[in-house]
Amino acid sequence: MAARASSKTSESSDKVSVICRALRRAIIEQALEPGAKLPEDALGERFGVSRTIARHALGQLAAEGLVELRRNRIAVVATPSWQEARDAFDIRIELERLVVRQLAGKLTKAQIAELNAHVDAEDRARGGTDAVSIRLATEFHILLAHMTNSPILVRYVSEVAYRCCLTLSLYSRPHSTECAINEHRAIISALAKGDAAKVMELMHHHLDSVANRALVAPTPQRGRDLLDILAPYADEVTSNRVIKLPKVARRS
Amino acid sequence: MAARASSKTSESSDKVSVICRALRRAIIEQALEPGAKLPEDALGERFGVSRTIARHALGQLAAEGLVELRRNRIAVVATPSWQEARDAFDIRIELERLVVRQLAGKLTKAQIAELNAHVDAEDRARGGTDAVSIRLATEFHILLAHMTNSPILVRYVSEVAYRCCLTLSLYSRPHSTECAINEHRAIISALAKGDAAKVMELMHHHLDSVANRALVAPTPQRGRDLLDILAPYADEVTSNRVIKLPKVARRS
DNA sequence: AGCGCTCGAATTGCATGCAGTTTGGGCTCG
DNA sequence: CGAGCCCAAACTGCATGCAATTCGAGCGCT
Repeated sequence: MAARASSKTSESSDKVSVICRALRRAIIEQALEPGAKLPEDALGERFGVSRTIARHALGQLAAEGLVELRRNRIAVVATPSWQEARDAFDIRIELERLVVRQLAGKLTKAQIAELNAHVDAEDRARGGTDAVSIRLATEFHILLAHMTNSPILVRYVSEVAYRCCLTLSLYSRPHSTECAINEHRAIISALAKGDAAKVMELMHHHLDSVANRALVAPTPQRGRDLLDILAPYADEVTSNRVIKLPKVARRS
Repeated sequence: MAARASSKTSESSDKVSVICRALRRAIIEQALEPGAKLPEDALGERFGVSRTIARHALGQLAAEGLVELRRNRIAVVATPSWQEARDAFDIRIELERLVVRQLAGKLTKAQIAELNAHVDAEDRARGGTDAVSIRLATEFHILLAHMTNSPILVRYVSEVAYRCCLTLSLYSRPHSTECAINEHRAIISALAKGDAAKVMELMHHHLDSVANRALVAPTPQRGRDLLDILAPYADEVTSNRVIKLPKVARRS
């Protein structure tokens, strides 16, 4: 059976969910960079809701690991450490191996067509911005997860994939999406053939190479976040004023 | 290296988190059964906070899958379907294999002692209620996850383990905790020996057998939640009044 | 008795208000 | 010229109030 009983995902259409979706998308498209401030009333104003709702949305996103919430402090887009990025990818590999294991040989023709259509879209977007390519690539993986019809698996794969997106914007060098697209195609065809072992191996290699291509080595020896992030800029500072970090989203 | 940099878990000490912890515990100890109602103001009153806070807490727990939230409807403790229970265990197996893979041979003597102490506690609790045994067993797995020092892994393992707890209270027959305890000990010793493949196999088998022991077959053919849940009680009803389902936490 | 309807009580969705904390710009002083 | 202090503005933590929706007990009808 390729399809179990359909089940709607938890996120319906109340205002909180709408804001969550909007912010999530803004984050993974890097419109909001890691560290960007997210004041409750600015969000509320922007989305036409009260602070209560914005706050609630931030709480949800914090639960997903996309924003960081510290008591009495303004919320910011999460800034995962390099180690957390690696951890996220490790988890992601296991989860997605599970996805393709469940899916191998179980896909309907329609589902395979849907997957191919998605990769076609990725192909067409190759000319566009990096952000869109990354989003589409991520959505391919989430689409796969959906096809398992396991809401829990969908949730976890989505979450960890978004997290990985976030880290890519932190640690990646401008990377070519070419091979990723080819690997997506290979995965689809192996899924269609029903070779579970092969497709698990493909997925493993795919994610591993994305991680390795993207996550450049852990910077000499990370002492603690801010200090060594700023280290490369230290020499500039000696002969110059400290550069003020860019802020985000002031009200009009 | 057995220990990475320590990192505090996200859940600090604001009122929302306190309520979350309390409810989580109540749920996994089956003080709150699946389906139990969780009205916002009852919770608020019980914990001495406003509805706003109770509501926020419910949102967090919903994100973890422990409660179900439907628009304009009273929140209830989640009632996972049998299929969701299986899915949760499948995911859990993969995640915890990852945990022990990372841990094999990397544990300090102190950590091993801590694990053994925990299992001793499980042992001592064998006389107590099922609920406590289940909680302790779950906490053993979470303790393992903590030792990876990967906050993300901790979060996912905890979540999915709690979920599994929840399903156990739905679908399990009264089970013996004996073998589980022995299996925990076996896992510890394999971890200490550093045999990654062995300990992954042990963990896999452990969780699989817990799932199989606990999750009794999917009841003939599940049509929809309520109907077949009530099926076994149907005969009582014919000759008797309908038994009112227990409600939760009325105000004093 | 069983079934459907109606209306008040219970409950949620959301905005607003107030108090306490953090932030950062300017002023003073070394 | 730079370091430290101070205070107002910005922001969060939380409670409360009001409108909209759901729930369920009772009533009437069959």
